[in-house]
Amino acid sequence: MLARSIAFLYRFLMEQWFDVTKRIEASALAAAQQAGLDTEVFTADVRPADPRFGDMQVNGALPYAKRHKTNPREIAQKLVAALESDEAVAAVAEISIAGPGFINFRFKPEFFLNWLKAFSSEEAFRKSASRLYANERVVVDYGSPNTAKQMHVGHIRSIVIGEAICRLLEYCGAEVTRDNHIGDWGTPYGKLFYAYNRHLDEKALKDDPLGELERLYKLGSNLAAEDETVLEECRQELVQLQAGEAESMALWKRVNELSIQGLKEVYDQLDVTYDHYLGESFYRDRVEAVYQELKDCGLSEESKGALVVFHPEHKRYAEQPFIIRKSDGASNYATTDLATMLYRHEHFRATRIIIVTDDRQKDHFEQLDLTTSKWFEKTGRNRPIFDHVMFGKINGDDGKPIKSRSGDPIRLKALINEAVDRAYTIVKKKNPNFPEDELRNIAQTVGVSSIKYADLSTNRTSDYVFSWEKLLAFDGNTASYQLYAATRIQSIFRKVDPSDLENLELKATVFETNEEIALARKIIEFVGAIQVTIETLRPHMLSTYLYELSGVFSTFISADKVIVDDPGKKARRLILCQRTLLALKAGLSLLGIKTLERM
RNA sequence: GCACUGUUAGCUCAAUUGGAUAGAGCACCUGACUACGAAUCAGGAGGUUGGGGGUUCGAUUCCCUCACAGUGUACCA
Repeated sequence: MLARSIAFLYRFLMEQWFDVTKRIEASALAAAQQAGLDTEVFTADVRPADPRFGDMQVNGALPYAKRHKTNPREIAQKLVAALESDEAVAAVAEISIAGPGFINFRFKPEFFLNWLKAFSSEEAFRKSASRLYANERVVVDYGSPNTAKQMHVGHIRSIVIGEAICRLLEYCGAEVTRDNHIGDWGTPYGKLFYAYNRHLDEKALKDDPLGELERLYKLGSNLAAEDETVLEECRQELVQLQAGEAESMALWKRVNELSIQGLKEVYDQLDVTYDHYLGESFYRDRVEAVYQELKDCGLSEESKGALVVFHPEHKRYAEQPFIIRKSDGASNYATTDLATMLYRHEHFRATRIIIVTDDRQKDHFEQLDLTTSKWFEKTGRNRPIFDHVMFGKINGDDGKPIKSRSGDPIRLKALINEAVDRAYTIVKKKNPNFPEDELRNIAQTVGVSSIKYADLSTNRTSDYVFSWEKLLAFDGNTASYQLYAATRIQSIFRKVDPSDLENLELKATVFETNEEIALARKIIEFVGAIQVTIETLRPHMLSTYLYELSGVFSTFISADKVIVDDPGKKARRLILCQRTLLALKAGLSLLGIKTLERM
């Protein structure tokens, strides 16, 4: 009871400091006003500082002085004078000026301890973040494979990055719809059906539906390339499908069901669940409306027999058309994407639409965005914010897109299985006495996490080089390193006497060692790390933070023993352990990674 | 041709979008388990940020130019 009211008190006192960056920014702006600076121009520019100089820094004096052609150091001095008269700030931090006019804040150890006392639960951590995107309805379109084909390594990025973005948005209060815009309609079906009707291996279809469908498609494709008459029969198959001929539709439906079932097996392993699989076929009856509306708006025009949209104000898209109907009268990618934008606006009432694909589609989505904004504006619709979250390629050692030894792309399913197998070998070797079930479970988590983390730890816009070694590495900036740190913490909680965990906040004495302070400081940076990640939609920002947190924790745990005689010291170190675990678990789960009790 | 990316330690990657002495891991070299888990930690060495110019208090980041690589550029998705 007492402990609870104490916690409440701390929470009340520290509320304004949850987001340290924002709090300092507010003070800096107030100080600027007090110091008589032009607040229209002044921006605080608050960021974490190099620990050698302080905990946070305000850099705003420099650009301000530049603009006003005055001495930055003088500006900084005025700001500091005003900041020091702000009691709330002066009470928690030492303020100093360095170099040309950097203002450094070094927090007192009491401040760190109070912060950690105040924010002691997952819910408390989530609190500030959950306001960022409240009232937003976001449709995230990611994964998006073609049906009747196996997913290969190339698909991993969209799935993993997209899922992390979904989780981050949800954490920040948004209502998220996960939509898998599968490629389930179009020309490949003619060739697939041709082969299916003549060369189907029933047993193979039962054992490995996607593998067999893929084999049939390739077979059809090869046969059609060799023989004109086969090609013609493929076309006929397609015509029948597009005409909605019953037998053809039944087969299409069956292929689709098998495909989605096969895809879901992989998604299950990756812990990804979609709300919808609204593929291209879903929009096939909605494209007429798009043609009509764009014509009525005067946006589209006929060019070389096709219906296209030009954007005269754009240096490139004034000449390079956005083709919305091919000269043979058929729809294409652009058409269904426009129909999709409309549907997401009308049906999901999306305030924001995020599409996660590789960067080769950059032009397409720029044109889509331009076209949609004009179209929606002319028809009086609110335009959702649109983000094309793009990513680079996965290359082999030779700098070319990765292929397996046989020359085919590496299958995603095989990749996951191999990762889990390799993890099993290691886990078994480290822990020969763990029960078999647990070993399997740990291997599954470690293997899958390693794959995901490999993608989430690098900047999504760059290409990266694939290697089994790197993907399944268990040291350095990897999932395993962080999972290990988490298990170390939990191991301590298994060792500690339960009575030691009571009323930690009351018993804890103030931090003393460098390692304690460094860890406390790092935990508090969690808030900022989440914000930077969500603003830039770059999950590697969070990965980097979590890796650093794990590293600082490892340093702490090696230097400072937790279970010691001194009850105050023990309590404060247990608080550090608890909050580290909290931040690690929360952060990793946002990346789609589960933590383990032991490994 | 034009446009968009990119080029950072031997290798694989960072650098909070213009901030302080460019950081990690791997590999290499030294140390630390009778220890709350060594899947760890402490330390060393390794850099003209592709080349050259420019902008300014300050540049991996912005501008110009050259080189190299990748991608896109009218009916594939």
